[in-house]
Amino acid sequence: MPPRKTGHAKAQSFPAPNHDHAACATDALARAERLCRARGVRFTEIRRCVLKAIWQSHAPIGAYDILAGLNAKGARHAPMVVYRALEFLQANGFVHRVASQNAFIGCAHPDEGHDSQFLICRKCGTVAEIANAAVSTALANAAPGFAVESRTVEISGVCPHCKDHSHA
Amino acid sequence: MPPRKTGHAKAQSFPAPNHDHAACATDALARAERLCRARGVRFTEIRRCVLKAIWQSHAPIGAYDILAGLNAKGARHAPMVVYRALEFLQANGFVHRVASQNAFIGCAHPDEGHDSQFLICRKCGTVAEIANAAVSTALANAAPGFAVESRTVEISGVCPHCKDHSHA
DNA sequence: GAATGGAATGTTATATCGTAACATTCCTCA
DNA sequence: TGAGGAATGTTACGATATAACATTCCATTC
Ligand SMILES: [Zn+2]
Ligand SMILES: [Zn+2]
Ligand SMILES: [Zn+2]
Ligand SMILES: [Zn+2]
Repeated sequence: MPPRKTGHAKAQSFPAPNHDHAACATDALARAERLCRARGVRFTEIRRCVLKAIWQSHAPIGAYDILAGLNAKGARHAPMVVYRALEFLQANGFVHRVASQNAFIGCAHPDEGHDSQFLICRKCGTVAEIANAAVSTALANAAPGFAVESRTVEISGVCPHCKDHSHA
Repeated sequence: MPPRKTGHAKAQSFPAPNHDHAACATDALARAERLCRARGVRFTEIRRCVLKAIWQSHAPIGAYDILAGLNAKGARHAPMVVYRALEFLQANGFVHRVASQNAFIGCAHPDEGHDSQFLICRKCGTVAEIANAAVSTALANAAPGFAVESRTVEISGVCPHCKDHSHA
């Protein structure tokens, strides 16, 4: 299979600035809808709007920015509305919380397991979710006697795209 | 007689519930004072008090709980006071922020590099800071092309001590 | 022992993030 | 069609963090 570079972001690669992001968002919403149907849970209008707001970009978005988007057309939703939707979306693996930024990011593979790590670009804000087996293995072996339940791995730095353009 | 476990916590081991924690705190404050002198920076009374509050235990403490401690004797410090001290203590490696809890924890080896990871016990709240070489290596290799600047690795679960006592 | 200038702290106000509690509406299914 | 649970509306509040500017402290210099 020939590598494609202009399709929607492939797992493990950092999202390029000029990729077809509309496809990312469309795909994510479609996946969520399909998975909700399969799981017998309701993908309501608010949940869809919140997920859509999160998929506006590959940068994490804060709950109150999501709220502003919800209310942009005159609605007067309260913060609870957003946090409840986020709770649902996280429980279903559609969204991850970026702890180091108190913000939220869409998940590109909500149907698989979630032993993943995040790369966060300090310059453009873009976040890439990776699932590196060596990291997972190392983490699993790092804490003998400790019963691991969840992991938060967030790596900050400069992404390849920003690095290439920083010598100007 | 069980093996003696009452010395102060050794690197890489999870702090035991009954260890001599007064020694942890005393040592941490003494180390901080010595390092500040060596670095030509001021270890002021407020900074000392904040660091002492943080070393009350091996569980992360929130900024406002630190503030309450500062103000316990009648003072009326504002939150800024605590956050400024925390900024200084973090910059000097005496304190780490636990992103997943918006709280702060003392560092047991502020004179070394800080490529470390945190184990957080869900039951007792205790946090162990470890520096696992395999994890560091795996993380370094996980993101080719990405210029890493800082890492947040926080593993939640149940510590060995709580696990041993959970069968009641 | 003043003058000075940066570091540290004091102070007020506000921004940002998150949840409790209870009322109402909506949807499903018997 | 009428429960009954899920979802949302609404009000109020709690928790975390920073901006901006005034004042004080302290080491250095003259
Ligand atoms: Zn995209
Ligand atoms: Zn970037
Ligand atoms: Zn201790
Ligand atoms: Zn424990």
